[in-house]
Amino acid sequence: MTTTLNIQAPKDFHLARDVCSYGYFLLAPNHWDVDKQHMLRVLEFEAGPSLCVIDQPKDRVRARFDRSLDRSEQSSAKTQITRMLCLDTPHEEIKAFHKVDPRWKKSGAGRLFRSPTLFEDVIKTVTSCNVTWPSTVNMNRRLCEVCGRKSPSGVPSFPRAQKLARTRVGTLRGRCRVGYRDQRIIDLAKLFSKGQIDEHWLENTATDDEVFKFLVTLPGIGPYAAGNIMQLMGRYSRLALDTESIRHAKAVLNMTGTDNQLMKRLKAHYEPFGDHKFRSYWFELWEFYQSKAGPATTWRRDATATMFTSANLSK
DNA sequence: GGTAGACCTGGACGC
DNA sequence: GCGTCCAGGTCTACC
Repeated sequence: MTTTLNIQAPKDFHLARDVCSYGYFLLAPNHWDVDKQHMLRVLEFEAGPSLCVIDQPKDRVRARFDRSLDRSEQSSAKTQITRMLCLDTPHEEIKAFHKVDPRWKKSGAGRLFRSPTLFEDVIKTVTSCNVTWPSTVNMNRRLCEVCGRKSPSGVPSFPRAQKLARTRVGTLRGRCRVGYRDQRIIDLAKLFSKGQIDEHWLENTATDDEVFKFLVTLPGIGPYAAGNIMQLMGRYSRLALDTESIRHAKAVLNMTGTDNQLMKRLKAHYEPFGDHKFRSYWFELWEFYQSKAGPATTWRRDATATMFTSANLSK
């Protein structure tokens, strides 16, 4: 027996566009099937993981699982899929974004793909710091292979916080190749698994400033990572500036100056977009990537591992 | 508050 | 095939 769930989607939701909108859709255990234009990934539940295939027949999102889910698992699955696909972002919010930045009105872009849990987004962000994209791809693949649980179909999940909290530093460094991030990942996993991260406060009630100040106190999280985690929470009022931003400033925005000057100019440049500034910044960057590599809906995970190297992007 | 150097991995490049 | 260089954000020590 298997389970199929149907989730009502906002009228402006488009699966291919909204999944292939942020780099994490290329990181394990996410898998975008280019030929079938649907998404596969394993979701985690207390009783064990399950592989699901997500597609969009007409106005609903459909998720088909490789085993039967009980009532509470079905509820959890809906919550996880809603977070991943930003199905709870109302049409009005996307319209407000297009009002301040009409460049994306025609394509309808506005939602940014993310993970089913905040924990996975935090760890994925740590694996994206101080490395080139191919290493981030490898780290996430190995984390799933080494520390994930296998679904009935034999596909591994993203490891749960409880599991990573118990994993040895040597395993993370030696087998998952996360380098010096080993202890930081374990410390973060302990904070999540012990309930010391107030996710409701972070995602709903705290101000943006409060969230940022809290995030930079976490191990392995600096200003860039905090800004990125904030956008993954649906808080787009801050930029997550890194060396990619510097390249973008020079190559696309034709800015000049030292790195520090460029950072200041980038902040000033996106200030008019207010609470949507990360979206405006990101879709500019995403458009540039697609001009180099074709539509994101045609990107295959393994090929993009070498596509997005600084050497290739600066060509 | 600002800055320099260490932390690791893997791609690029020269031989 | 091997060795070297370099990119990448965070953290710590130091001024």
